[in-house]
Amino acid sequence: MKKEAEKVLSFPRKQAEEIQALQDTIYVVGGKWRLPIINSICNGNKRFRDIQRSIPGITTRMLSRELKEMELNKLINRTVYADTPVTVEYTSTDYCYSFGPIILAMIDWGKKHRKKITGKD
Amino acid sequence: MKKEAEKVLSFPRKQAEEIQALQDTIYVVGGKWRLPIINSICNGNKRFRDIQRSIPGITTRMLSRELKEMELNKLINRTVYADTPVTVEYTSTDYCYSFGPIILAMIDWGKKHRKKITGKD
DNA sequence: CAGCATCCAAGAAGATACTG
DNA sequence: CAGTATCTTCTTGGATGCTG
Repeated sequence: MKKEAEKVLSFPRKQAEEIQALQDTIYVVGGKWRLPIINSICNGNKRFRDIQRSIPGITTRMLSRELKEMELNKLINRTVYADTPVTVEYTSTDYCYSFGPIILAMIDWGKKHRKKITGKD
Repeated sequence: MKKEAEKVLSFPRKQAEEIQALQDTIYVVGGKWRLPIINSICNGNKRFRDIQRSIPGITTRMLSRELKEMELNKLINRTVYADTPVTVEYTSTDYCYSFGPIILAMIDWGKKHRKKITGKD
């Protein structure tokens, strides 16, 4: 197990390029909220309140701010339906799904971590 | 994944659990420097200066602070050799390697992203 | 419901200088 | 080499109230 991880993490010659790639990614998904929001929308949540309810602790201010920037960066689509009252839907773009592997790896780590510190499943 | 709308709207336990796991992980690896440092040490860098040189932009202050906290959290081992001058070595624990999949997923994303925006490999 | 505006606190991070 | 110490700036994020 350790040997495996050690192996995959050890390519000295490409180290600089990989550190760069890692730092780029951290820059893009940085902050507490970006990945949980992506995860929520990719999971099918479309409405502002639904997304907010699905992410413990997030305020309307932060959610609003992140959604706006994510729309600018083409991570999500925002569609307004002129009903009464107005409804808005957020949906993921293909680009948004590219974060899937990162999110899954992090969910996996988090579950194992919790199991480890609580001692149960 | 979202075959039943009511499931999405009612937030099944599984989804809540996954968001929780994701937020836990973000909390642990949060910040700009934690993952690059883990990556550097897992890649075999042991000395303070070597680690610093391998991570563009990090200051001695931030590196020092992170290393201290990572040692407290058993992510790394710190060994002092009483030579003249004194040398210090940081090495990864097994726990540290558990971040491997996350780091690899992020490196992969970063490489593809760079390829995409620069248009070349 | 879907946000925006405002004010403010706390922490992360940077610059720089210095020590054993 | 391996850090500490200070000072300052910047960013994140929280609280709250308000609007169409």
